[in-house]
Amino acid sequence: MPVFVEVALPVPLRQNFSYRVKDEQQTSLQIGLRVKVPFGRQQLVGLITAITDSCDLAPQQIKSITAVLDDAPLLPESLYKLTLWAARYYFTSQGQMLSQALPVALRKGLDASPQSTIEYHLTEQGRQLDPNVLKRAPAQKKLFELLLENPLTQDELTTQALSKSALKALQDKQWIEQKSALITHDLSWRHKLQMNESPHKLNKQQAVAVSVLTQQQGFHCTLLEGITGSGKTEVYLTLLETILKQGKQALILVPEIGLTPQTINRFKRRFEVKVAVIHSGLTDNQRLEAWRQARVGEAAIIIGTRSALFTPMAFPGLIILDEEHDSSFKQQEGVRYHSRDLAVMRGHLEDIQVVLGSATPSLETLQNAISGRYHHLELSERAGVAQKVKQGIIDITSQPLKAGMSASLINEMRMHLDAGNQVLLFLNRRGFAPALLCHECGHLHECDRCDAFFTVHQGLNEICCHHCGNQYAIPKQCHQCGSTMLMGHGLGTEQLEQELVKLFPQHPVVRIDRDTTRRKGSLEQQLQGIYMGKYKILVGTQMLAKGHHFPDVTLVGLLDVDGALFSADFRAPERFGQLYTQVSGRAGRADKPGKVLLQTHQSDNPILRDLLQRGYGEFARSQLTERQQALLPPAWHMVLIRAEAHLAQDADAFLAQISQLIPQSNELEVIGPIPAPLDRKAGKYRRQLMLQAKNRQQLQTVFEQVLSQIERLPESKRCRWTIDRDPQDLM
DNA sequence: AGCACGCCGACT
DNA sequence: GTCGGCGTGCTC
Repeated sequence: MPVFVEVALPVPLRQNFSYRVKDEQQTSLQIGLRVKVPFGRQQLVGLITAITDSCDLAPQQIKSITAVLDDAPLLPESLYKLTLWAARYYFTSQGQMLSQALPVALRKGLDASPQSTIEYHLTEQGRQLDPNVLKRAPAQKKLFELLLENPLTQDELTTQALSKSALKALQDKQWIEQKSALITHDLSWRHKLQMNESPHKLNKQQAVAVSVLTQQQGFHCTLLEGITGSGKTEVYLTLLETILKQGKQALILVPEIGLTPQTINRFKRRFEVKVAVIHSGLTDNQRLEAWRQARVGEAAIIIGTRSALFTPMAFPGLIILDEEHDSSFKQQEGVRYHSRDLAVMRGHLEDIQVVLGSATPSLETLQNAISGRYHHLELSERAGVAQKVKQGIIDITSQPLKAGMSASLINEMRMHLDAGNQVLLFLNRRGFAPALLCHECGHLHECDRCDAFFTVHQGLNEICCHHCGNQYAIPKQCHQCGSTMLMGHGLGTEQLEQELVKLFPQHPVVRIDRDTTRRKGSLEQQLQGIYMGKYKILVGTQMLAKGHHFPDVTLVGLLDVDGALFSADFRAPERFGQLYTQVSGRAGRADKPGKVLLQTHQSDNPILRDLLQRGYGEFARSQLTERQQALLPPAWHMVLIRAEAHLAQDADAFLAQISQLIPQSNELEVIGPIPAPLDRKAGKYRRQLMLQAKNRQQLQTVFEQVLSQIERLPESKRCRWTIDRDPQDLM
């Protein structure tokens, strides 16, 4: 009897592909195995999604599998189901979602569960040697000394980042040799958990939170709303202890910026267990090794960013998502999945607890907490005795400004600096000036590929387009009238830094933005300088707001509140509320009260007043009401279709066709096609169509039905288009 | 997404 | 005369 398989392949075609299976390959076929198959002129790795004994295609169209790569399914059933669920939810192909969920090494076909590995031993000759002969080769010496104690496996070499060339050098001298070794898994932590440090004493709120969390069985989702400094991490650690003692693993997801050595060490220090850390700096092999350790249960704790969500666990026990409001949990290219939403689904499928932690919960999570779908625990006491932050609004309407700073801000800065404290200024625009202006004819120099002005970078002597990367030397003459009277228009961090150096020559300034932190390690170096008190004035973009705590900063100034709060995006107020709350939580400490100053032209703006007077919690609740009235998420559900084309009308025509296909009602609205906020980017016109639906299921069904028709539209080939479910922003 | 085929401009 | 630009079409 002929056997066929359906294979999910990493191609953007929303379908799977059928292959024939040769007799000798049939022995242990299962759903979830990887196979290598011919596809067009290439060989691809895909996953079996079905096994059948017949196939509708003409026999000559069907090719045979090249090889079966696994003998057991790669993913536990729960994760396999999660991935297929996500493929449907995000309207993408199963193959694309599955390949996103796997480490790159596995996508390329590497062995997922090797039985043996290479182990390195000292040779007889090597054992006789005094390590000091290697004192001029430190990398070799380090490796040699490790080998004196124990043989090392290939994986240990990769995870500990030991030098490959040192290894080779020692091999060449015939001091070490390779042997084949069976891989064993040390799961002893499951039976006897060793603690390296004793838990801290919990305050009353923390204790209540822990006792609620540890009493829950099976799937539960909990929002842990804890203000900055309220000790969320200690709650995580205590809960973790209970989970680990049950012999179960925990997955901890953190924002990109939050995966710092300090965070990792906090988890490593407490328990004597293996912690797998998955971050963007790992090589493909290191990533695969971490994945394996989690899958077999050797790693008790897995910490990682967004994509670590898909790490399999042999003994799943808990998922924690810290700083759940952080937008880096949403993937912004390829399949645009949201790790927070998928984490909740994963918890459901694995029947384990999910904890979402934040000082400033997203409106999505807050709504679920209010409606009772999630438990809601609050930590409102600061662990120390920190005083409440003072806040002030500076109305800068018709005030003279010096590099964007009002006289009252400068005065306040002087007071804090004279007291020996640090001052932090936020301005979310890098570069010297956001535009180049001709003083004679008023011409603003615009990028030739985008609908955007060039940013002036004085240090680089360049004008750059921040949207497409276009850059030129700063022109000497105006492109329109030839005048040489060109000047920067508006304010960026580079200029602010320059002005501050002039204004406060005795107080060293540091600027932290994407331009000053491009080199690897320079951010760490600058942060170190801040902690050491080397810098007194800190200037930065959003980068500086997330995750870092500066105990000596007593004054925080937000220079461009209007730009942050009133941008075109519907999430702008929410984001601003989060930013503001996070920075105020970081200003000052026990013995030094902090102060936050906001510069705005709209000092009586109700949103701003609401936030300052009633705090994030109440502010967020009124934002929820506004979203409801505007039929926006999380009250309603949204799908955004973006299309770009060299000719605007190609994109428009395509989206207009889609709009025609969708049955609109008062529970399903279609808005557009409208130009994207940046109409033309990198030479292409960008248009978008918004679908807003009251009911999630209805949106799913309707759009699923329409999708196949959309793909068949002739207009669909005339532009590049993508689907973004639950978009983070409308850019 | 790749990868090939195919038809028009500046180069050894 | 070629090398190579990216438009269009196909992949079980």
